Order: sequence, then structure tokens, then C-alpha cells
Amino acid sequence: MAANSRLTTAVHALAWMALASRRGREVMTSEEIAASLATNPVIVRRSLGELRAAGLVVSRRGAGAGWSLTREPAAITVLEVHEALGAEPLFALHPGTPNLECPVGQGIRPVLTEVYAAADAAVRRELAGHTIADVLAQTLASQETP
Amino acid sequence: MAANSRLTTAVHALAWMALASRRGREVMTSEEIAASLATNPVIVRRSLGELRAAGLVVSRRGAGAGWSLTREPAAITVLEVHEALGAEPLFALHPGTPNLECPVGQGIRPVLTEVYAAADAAVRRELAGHTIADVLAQTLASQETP
DNA sequence: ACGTGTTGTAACAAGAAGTGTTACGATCGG
DNA sequence: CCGATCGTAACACTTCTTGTTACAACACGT
Repeated sequence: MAANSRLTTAVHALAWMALASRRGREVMTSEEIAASLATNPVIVRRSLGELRAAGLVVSRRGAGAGWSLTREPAAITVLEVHEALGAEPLFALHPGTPNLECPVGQGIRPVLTEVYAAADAAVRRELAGHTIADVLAQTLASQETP
Repeated sequence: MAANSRLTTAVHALAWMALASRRGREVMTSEEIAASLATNPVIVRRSLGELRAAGLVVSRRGAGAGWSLTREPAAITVLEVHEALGAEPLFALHPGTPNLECPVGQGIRPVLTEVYAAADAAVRRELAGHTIADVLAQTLASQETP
């Protein structure tokens, strides 16, 4: 369970909200969203709470409250979701400082930092190429062939 | 401490072995390598053990034993190191199965699998563009300007 | 104004993974 | 045969993620 499934949770929730919105249901409760994910409503609130901080969704309290998208699904990229969740670097440098008396230990960190940044940028470019609308369309398309 | 520093450890070790090899020291003990990383020899043996399984290094036991590269540093890409360490997927799908009665829950998994695979491929392309020799050269170059 | 439904959060448990340490058997060169 | 070194198991510690329960804050309808 090491790898992050948080992006999956968030994208699924947004796609589900996008579909409901298209059907006229603009507001959804965390419980309804959790039902689609087969998980706990608190998980949904936590995830969507981060997306709200990034401005992708809004929530209203009180009776008849819930969550809504703030934009068209076609205007939300998976990259934005990823960053809203506090994207962590793919790779980390040494846990502690390496031996600086060694030529490699002294100079390798900036080099690896650059390599890792390039890999990170590549992931971002890839995620930026998909929107919530794309994901939803492909999800529904895969079910039209019985 | 969430992110993987294993790639850093392994690349650092290989670069250090490459430098030593260039200086005539073909065999290094895990203790010498650990000294450059400022960590425990067992950490090094664990990392290099995975690289040995991938054929990137060899080890010899007994007195005067240690580790050696099996190829020129210019022929080892960072991608190979990454894969030798058992590269895990960047993102995971749902921890459990989502609700299959929901159209999104039913169809989203293959869609996300594709998106994640594309991101993975992008990282691999990036890492394939750097070799141990590159990393070592850049590491040493950064120290020539006092 | 009240009651109800929902969010917002805190607290906690369980599990997984990474890092580091100690210990000890296995192996090989001299 | 001895000593150095690998190979590996066992363990502790930390951090992260997921999931759960609990409860206060809040807002809408009546």
C-alpha cells in the first residue's frame, strides 16, 4: 500500500461529480461520493478539502449542503489535482548529509536534484494532458460496448 | 521520509565505484562505499544486492573481496538502476474495488491505469537520458570552480 | 428559533515501507 | 586455519496512508 492512491480518489470523485452535474445534480454530499469510491466519507472530505484549498471545488455546510465543482470538467487537468494534493517529489536525496570529504558525496546532490526535477517535470507534462472531462468521457466510452 | 532515497543511494554508490575504478581501485567493500554515503554497510549491501540481481555489479566474498562494476559507467543509465531497484508505480489505483454499480466506479480503472502508465513512461524516458558517467562527470565538474 | 443534516477536524488504530542497527552464518584468500 | 567480507535475518524506529469513531460548528427549512 506504499504508492499513493490519493490521486485516484480525487480524480474519481471529480469525475463522479462531473457526471452528476451533467445530470442536473450540482451538489453532492461526501457520503454520496464515498459510496462510489466504496470508502469512508471522511476520506472524501479530506481529499476534497485539499482540492477546495486549491479552488477546484467548493463546499457548503448545513442542511442540504455538499460539494460542487467550480469549473467545467474540461478546465480541470489531472496535473492540477495532483498539485492540489500537495505533490511530493518522486525521488528523495540522501536521508542524511553524505560524506562531504568524498568528491562524490560533496558534489552529487545538485546533480541528482536536476535529474529528479527533470523527471518530475516529465510527469507534470503528462498529467497536464488529461482533464477530468477526458477521464470521464473515456470511462463512459468503455461501457458503451456490451 | 516518504519518498524513496534508494535511487539516490544506488546512483551515488555506482558513481563512487566508477571514480574509484578510474583511479585503479576495481574492488570496493561495502564499508568503503558506506563511508561515502555516511550510512550503514548493510544499507549498501542491500542496495547493491538488487543491482547485482540485475547484472549491473558483481560481488565476491572472502578476504579481499568486495563489489565491482560489470560495465563501463557510460553504459549504465539511471533508468536501469531505477528498474533494478524494483521500480514501483508512481500512483496506485483504489485500495479496494470501487462501487461497480456506479458508472464511474465501473469504468475508471482502465482509464487511470493508462494515464499512470503514460506518466511512468515519461519518467523512464527522462531517467534513460542520464548515465552513471554523466552523473559522475557533472559531479566532478561542479567542484572545479573554487 | 429549533431540529436536522452535513461539513470540518481531531484522535486513534492498523498496516506498509524505508532506514538503520546488531548479529551471525557462509565463503574465500592467504 | 584465520581473518575479512559478504549475505541475510531480526528488530526498532519513524513516517505515511487508509480507515474509523466522535463531536463541534454550521446553515437551511419549517
